[in-house]
Amino acid sequence: MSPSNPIPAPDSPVDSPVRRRLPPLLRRAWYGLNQTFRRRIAHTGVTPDQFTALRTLLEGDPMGMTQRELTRLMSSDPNTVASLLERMETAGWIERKQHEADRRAHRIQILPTGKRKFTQVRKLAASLQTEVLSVLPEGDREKFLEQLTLVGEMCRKLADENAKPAKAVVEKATETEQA
Amino acid sequence: MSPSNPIPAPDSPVDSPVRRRLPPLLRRAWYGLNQTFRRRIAHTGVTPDQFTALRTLLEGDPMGMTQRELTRLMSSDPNTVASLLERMETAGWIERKQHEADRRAHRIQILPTGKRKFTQVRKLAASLQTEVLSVLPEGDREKFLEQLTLVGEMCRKLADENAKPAKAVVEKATETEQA
DNA sequence: CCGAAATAATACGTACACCTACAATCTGAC
DNA sequence: GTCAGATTGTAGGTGTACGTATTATTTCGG
Repeated sequence: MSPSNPIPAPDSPVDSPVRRRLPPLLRRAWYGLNQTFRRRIAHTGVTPDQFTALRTLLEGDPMGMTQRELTRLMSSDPNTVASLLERMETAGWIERKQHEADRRAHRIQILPTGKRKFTQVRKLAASLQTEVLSVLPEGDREKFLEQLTLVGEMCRKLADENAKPAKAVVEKATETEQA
Repeated sequence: MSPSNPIPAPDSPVDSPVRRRLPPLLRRAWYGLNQTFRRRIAHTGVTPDQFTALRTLLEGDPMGMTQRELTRLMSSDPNTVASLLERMETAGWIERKQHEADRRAHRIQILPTGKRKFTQVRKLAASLQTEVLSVLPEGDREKFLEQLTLVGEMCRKLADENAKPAKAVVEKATETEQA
């Protein structure tokens, strides 16, 4: 029906080289974006992940969120966030205080130096995003971002399903297998 | 004007929290996908990046591509690829031979063990991609991947533009500034 | 009220991303 | 032919991703 169809070999396997494949495309886009950003903000002494942390903290609870909360919002990992915050604390951008209601947890607060760093980098981040999205026709951008949201949610869902389950869940699964 | 508009505050800054922002969405999608894949293939002893390398090598020059070429195709970095290959060589999946025409370069060849590992993981990779893309309506998938391609190309382009230029380019830029 | 399970954070280890600097080699202009 | 500049790969260093294991604390069922 469409001999000049730009879609190559629609009956080939989903991982055939002639097809567009999601993982390499996501990889390229993410690393390219991150690398560009890292290079553009290198002179400020801030890394892309540190900027993400600053932005997330500033947009969250003014009392200061916990590391667990920051981990979730950054789509990151508790270990990674811990060492990230350790460097940022050493740099004097944030501080960790005892949580008043849960002695296991910390409240992370941004210090003036951290806020200044954020302000300095924010403009660069915004203009980079605008530049990148300019390759898509104006009318397509919002839908593309919506679809990317769906894809991201699905990826998170699958990641959670494939996580090592807690003990209770293990036992439950064992019971099920025995049944 | 459109109180029930699903697009929130279209006149807010591009980096406002009420907007969909490209960098966090890409981050979430990429890390989620990668983490799911890592967990699903952990029992094989292969990491996601090692799989990417194996696939790229198998789809390329049967004579064996150079590290530079692999670096480009993987959207990666020469140093990263070097240490990746070092581990894979130790594992007996690949070997590096002197390039017959360029004594600086290596030809990377896949060994039978490496090919077996690839075959073992490939099915898991393909079904994961299918699962993730299933969140988008069938008719939207190809267009989404095309747009993601455009975004990725733009990100790479900007990364290259922001790379530390070679000396000649520096001189040229200096001349231009002087003009 | 108590002990088991869940949770917040950390310690430690491996794999990657990517920077600067460097050694060996190739290429091209003269 | 020769030498400057570019290119392939490596060395060494910092920052991040994330797995397992451990500690301190909270929560919850009986």
